[in-house]
Amino acid sequence: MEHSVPLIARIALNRPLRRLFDYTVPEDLKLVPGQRVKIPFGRQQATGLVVQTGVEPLPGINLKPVYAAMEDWPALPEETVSLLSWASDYYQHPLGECLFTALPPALRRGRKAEEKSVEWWVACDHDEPLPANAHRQKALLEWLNQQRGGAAASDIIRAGFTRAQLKALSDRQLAKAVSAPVSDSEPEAPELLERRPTLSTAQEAAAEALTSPRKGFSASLLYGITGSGKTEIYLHYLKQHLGPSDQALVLVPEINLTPQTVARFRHYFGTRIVVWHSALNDGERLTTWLKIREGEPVILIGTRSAVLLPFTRLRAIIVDEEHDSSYKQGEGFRYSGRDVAVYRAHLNRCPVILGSATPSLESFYNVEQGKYRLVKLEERAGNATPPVISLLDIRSRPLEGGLSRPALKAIDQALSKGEQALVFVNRRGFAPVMMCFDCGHMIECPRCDTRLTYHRRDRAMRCHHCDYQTAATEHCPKCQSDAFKPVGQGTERTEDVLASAFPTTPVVRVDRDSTQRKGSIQSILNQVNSGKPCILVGTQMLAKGHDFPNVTLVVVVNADGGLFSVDFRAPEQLIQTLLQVSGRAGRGTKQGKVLIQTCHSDHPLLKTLCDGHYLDIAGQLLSEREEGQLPPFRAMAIFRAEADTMEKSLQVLDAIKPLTNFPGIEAWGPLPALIARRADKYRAQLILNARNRKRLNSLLTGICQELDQRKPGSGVKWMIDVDPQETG
DNA sequence: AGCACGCCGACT
DNA sequence: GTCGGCGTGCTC
Repeated sequence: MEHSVPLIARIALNRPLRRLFDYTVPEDLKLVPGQRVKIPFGRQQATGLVVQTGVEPLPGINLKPVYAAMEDWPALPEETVSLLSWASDYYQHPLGECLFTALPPALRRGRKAEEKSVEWWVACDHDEPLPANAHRQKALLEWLNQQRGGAAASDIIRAGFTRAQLKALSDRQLAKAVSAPVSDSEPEAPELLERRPTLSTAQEAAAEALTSPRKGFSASLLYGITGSGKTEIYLHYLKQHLGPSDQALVLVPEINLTPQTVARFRHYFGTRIVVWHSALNDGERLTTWLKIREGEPVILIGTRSAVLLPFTRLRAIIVDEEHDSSYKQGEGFRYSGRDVAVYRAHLNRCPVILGSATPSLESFYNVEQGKYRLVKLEERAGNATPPVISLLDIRSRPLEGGLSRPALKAIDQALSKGEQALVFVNRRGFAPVMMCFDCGHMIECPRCDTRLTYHRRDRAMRCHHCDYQTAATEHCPKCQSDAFKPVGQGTERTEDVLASAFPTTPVVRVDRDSTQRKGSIQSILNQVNSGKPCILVGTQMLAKGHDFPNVTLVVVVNADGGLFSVDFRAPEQLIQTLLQVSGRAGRGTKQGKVLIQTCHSDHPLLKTLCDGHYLDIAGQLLSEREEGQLPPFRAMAIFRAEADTMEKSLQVLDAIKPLTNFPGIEAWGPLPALIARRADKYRAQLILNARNRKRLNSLLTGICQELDQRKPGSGVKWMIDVDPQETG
């Protein structure tokens, strides 16, 4: 008889530990990497993911056995495990936590990998009349009839109906609950499969350029000015290149994933389109995750975390608005959805298309390095021409609520022509500061080094950096003076000023506050798309992706915030935002006009924006980055620390600094963060700037090992941010 | 991250 | 005399 050697598996847990744990595998269990297992861990039971099998035993450690496998198949396919192992190393984040972010919450918590049987309701053919007063039942029945194949009980409740109404319909035999949803994977109607977007000559040329080569890895940067119709190109590309059993991934920023966008894709691909975003509940996440895992040939449109889904037949990746900073996760596992997408395309030997009207300097640099191919689309679709951008110097000009006379006049002109205007303000609330003009007192956040923003609607003072809020007062809380006034501009204030300046025109505010309250951005957009004269006031939210055909004028209330920032990315981001918001003007047949109010109309960056071409500006910004020895010419990582005192935070980083003393690596700091105290934590950072990315990566790996061994100061939390988006 | 162990302050 | 505060250390 053969001498039995114990089988050992190396397992990752969903814990912030930079190490794995070994377990013996019972003889009747067959484990493969990516498989979920139940294991004993300390005194508790935990869910783990197998990373490696056939591991050599460690001397002197008594291994515990795996209890059981949770499925007889790997929850994470090999390719996804490779992707996350790479990401764990690149972003210096514990492998266990990386792997578990690729599982839906239900599977992370150790539930079974099967769909909960959903309570599904369908309307019946039964023709029983409803009592005249049963309005809600009638509405529910109509709603249910509109849904193809019925609806889940959870969705019915979410749509504003109640259990009582469902019960009433069921008693009248007008509706019934069925055990399973009617399958929505019925074959697509043939006319849908035939459907293709019609492309202009310019779009045709761009699509053609993206087409070669058909097989293998390729990365393309699609530079298409706002309004040039990048979406049609994506649709055309997928129509041409996707086989019937292939999967594709389309990444979009959160706010771009509107029902309109999805509808455009559904028009061509029907039920093959599936979405993934933050508003899905755990059940929906599990359902979609399982679909992808089972290799259903879907086209998934999703936000950042969709890039971690367990695709098995991924054949194309598209990253829309690739410059958007929301692709970078700002906490925990700080990955960039865009960069992981490029690596994933590489792993899968499939093409990736990065699209933007204002591509990131990183991507342009990759074009220069010959890593990406540049495809240009510099013509607006239809008859639209690019908007004319001009600067409006507001030094020594009287302002009404931040708006100058010429700006108000321009709005008036647009309205009188029956057109719409958009006013861009980069702060929500009424005013960013409340100040006493007698004693100089300003209201500050008790937990952060920030001023509280005045929200007049809710008579509240709010901190935009933590969840603190307090009631607004009419007098100075320090000296009781009534010379206590709002200073600076917020969307609420601009909305008020415009409403009184144009009393007969509707003024619509779009920011995080207004879209939360009114339920969704959708009803607001519908109002605007009716085309009647109106004024839109809003933040960043307005700048992205939306198509307002009757907006001909864009006014930027103040562009100066980004001009003199300490953050080296600020100029790039300012230009991108200004161009994105400018792109909202003149999307129909009428010429668009953009007025940018500034106190620095002679600033070279703003001047080039007016007569420049984004490619020229980007080239200029890139050479500034090169001179400053900054990314993308250098690799950057930041050590961040937070503690209950600044001394502790700085002390930990001071201890790390000597470990970074290597040729080709510079360490800047440690310095307190721009907002040194946030939610009562004192934050500091040490910036590392390296000539060679590989060198930096192995240095970081070494430092982490070191820090794990000799425990740094207690009560201090430290983390690494690779390719940071914010350096303040 | 959990969770237990451990050593010092205000309570029935 | 105990209950419990959270500092420290460990988890195959």
